[in-house]
Amino acid sequence: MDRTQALAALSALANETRLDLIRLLVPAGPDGLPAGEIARGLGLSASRLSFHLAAMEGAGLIRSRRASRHVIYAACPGALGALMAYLLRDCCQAHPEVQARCLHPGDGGGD
Amino acid sequence: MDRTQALAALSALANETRLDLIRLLVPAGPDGLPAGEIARGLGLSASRLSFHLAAMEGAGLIRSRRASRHVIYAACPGALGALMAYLLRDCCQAHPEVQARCLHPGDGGGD
DNA sequence: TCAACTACTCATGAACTGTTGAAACAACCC
DNA sequence: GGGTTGTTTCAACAGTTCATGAGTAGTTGA
Repeated sequence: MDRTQALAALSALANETRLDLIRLLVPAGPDGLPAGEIARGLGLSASRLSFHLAAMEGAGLIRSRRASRHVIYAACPGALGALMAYLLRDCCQAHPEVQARCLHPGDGGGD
Repeated sequence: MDRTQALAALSALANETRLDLIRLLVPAGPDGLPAGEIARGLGLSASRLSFHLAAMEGAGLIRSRRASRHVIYAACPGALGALMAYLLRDCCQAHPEVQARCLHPGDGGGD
C-alpha cells in the first residue's frame, strides 16, 4: 500500500457511517451482504448508503458483485490490514510503543 | 479509545500534510521538534503548519509544550497505537486476515 | 523600552463532503 | 408489456476543510 492508497483508505474510514459499514461487513465475511440489508441494518436511505458504499469501494476497502437483482458488498480484510501495516511501518517506522499499544491495548498509561 | 476519539484520529490522519507531520514527529521521540523546525522540514507556511498542528493536537495524536520562545511538538505513540488497536479489535473484531496482513504485510495476495 | 524572533489567530474564498429527494436504471415476475 | 423490487445517479443545498496573507501575542536580549 502506498501513501495515496493509505490516504484514500483513511479518508474513507474517517466517517461514522462508513465505520459502521466496516463493522457490519467484516464479520459477514467474503459472502458479504446485499445493499438493502445493509441499509436496513444501519437505518440509512438507499441513496445515502450508495454514496458511502461507493466511497469505501473507491478506497479499495470493500468490493461488490451483482447477484441477480441484488448487489452484494463484502469487506476486503487484506486492504484493512495493509492500511494498518502502512501506519505501523511506514508512518510510525515500527515504533515499539505504537506497536505494543496496538497489540496489547490494555497495557500502560494513557498517552 | 472510543469511537469519537477514533473518528477524530482518523480524520486527523486523513491528510497528506498531517501524515507527513507524524512521519517527522514519531522518530523525533518524546523530545519532539519546535514548530519552526517542522515548518522548515516540511516546507509549510507558519499559519498552515499551525492549522494542521492544532488538528493533530485536538485529535490527541500529538502534544505541545512551551520552551522559552519555542513551542515543541511531539507525537503521542500511545494514541497512535490505541487507534490501531481500535481499528483491529473494535472495528474488525480481530479478524485473523486483517491482523495477519497488519503484522506481516509482505505475505499473501492482493485483496 | 525597543527590535527581533517565534508562533498563533483571524478573515477570506475555493474546494470538498455529506444529505436529501427525485429520477433513472436493472432484474425479476405476472 | 406492465408492475414491482432493488440499487444507483443526479442536482441542489448546507456545512466543513484547507490555503493564503495580514495582523496579533509572547519571549528574549540590547
